[in-house]
Amino acid sequence: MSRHPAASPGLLLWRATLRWQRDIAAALAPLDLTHVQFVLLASTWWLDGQGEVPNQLSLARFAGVDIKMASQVLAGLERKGLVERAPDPSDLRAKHVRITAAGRAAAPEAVAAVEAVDAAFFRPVSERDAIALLSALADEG
Amino acid sequence: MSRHPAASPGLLLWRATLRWQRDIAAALAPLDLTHVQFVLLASTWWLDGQGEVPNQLSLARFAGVDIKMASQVLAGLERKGLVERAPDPSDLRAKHVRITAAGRAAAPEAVAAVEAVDAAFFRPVSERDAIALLSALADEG
DNA sequence: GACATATAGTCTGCGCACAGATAGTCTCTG
DNA sequence: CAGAGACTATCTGTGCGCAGACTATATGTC
Repeated sequence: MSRHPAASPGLLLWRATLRWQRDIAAALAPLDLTHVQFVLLASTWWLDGQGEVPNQLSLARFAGVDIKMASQVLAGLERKGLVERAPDPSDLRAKHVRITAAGRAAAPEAVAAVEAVDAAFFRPVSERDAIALLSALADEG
Repeated sequence: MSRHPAASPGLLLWRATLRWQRDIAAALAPLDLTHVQFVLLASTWWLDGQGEVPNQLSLARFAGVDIKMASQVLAGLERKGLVERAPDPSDLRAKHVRITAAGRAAAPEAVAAVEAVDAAFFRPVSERDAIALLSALADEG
């Protein structure tokens, strides 16, 4: 490591994400939501708009969240009254996740808050470039 | 959120970093190091090569790590015998962090492992483009 | 129908990220 | 020099990220 270590793209990626996470957390705190709670709530809300009722696993995959985290975070969202979970009658292992009226009311405001943070955060760069580069890095393989 | 939520650059940034963190963690696990342990060890090693002996706060700032994390992680590195901490005689609040012989021996291998992960991870994109874009996003303000 | 295997979800445990509080030390100012 | 305020490091607590173990249910095979 002769060059200054901060020159590594990996470190830059890491720090950029930590900064983004802090911004997102700050924007969601007044709504009493964490980032992962938001991602799962927004995903449930979006799927609901598509007429779909996922179970926890398919929702976790859709949201790109670990299934074990999803189990725990969805329990929290249920405690807050934003989603409901009920066993799938056709597969008793699975739990359907449905958005509640309160969740449907809370989601748009949270989405707007996150989109505002995203817009400000990525303002210094071209969104097209950012999406192209990050898509190539985010995909598995 | 009429468009598919995965189109957000923020989510892509988040997922890319999680994937990168998993790759880094897998590469460092055989060396019995976590990512943050590596960052602080490598930073101490690099500063040592520059003839500098930081305290915990300046090391944490250099490495871009939270000071409270640094305190805890450096205690772990000291437990592993990779660094030593001693009170600064000229400022008894501060602790000098010095790399040990074992740390000096372990650092190059860990750096090589991380650089290999970085090279593979960023292969799909131009490193120049990645650094330019991520630098703009990582900097505060 | 009985068994092996796969799947959905939960629980425990470790480490990071960060907020808030605290102890001990230093520095500045009157 | 005495007190106020700043600074270094630590501790506690919450939540994420993930690995591993476990329960309960479903499915395929004989």
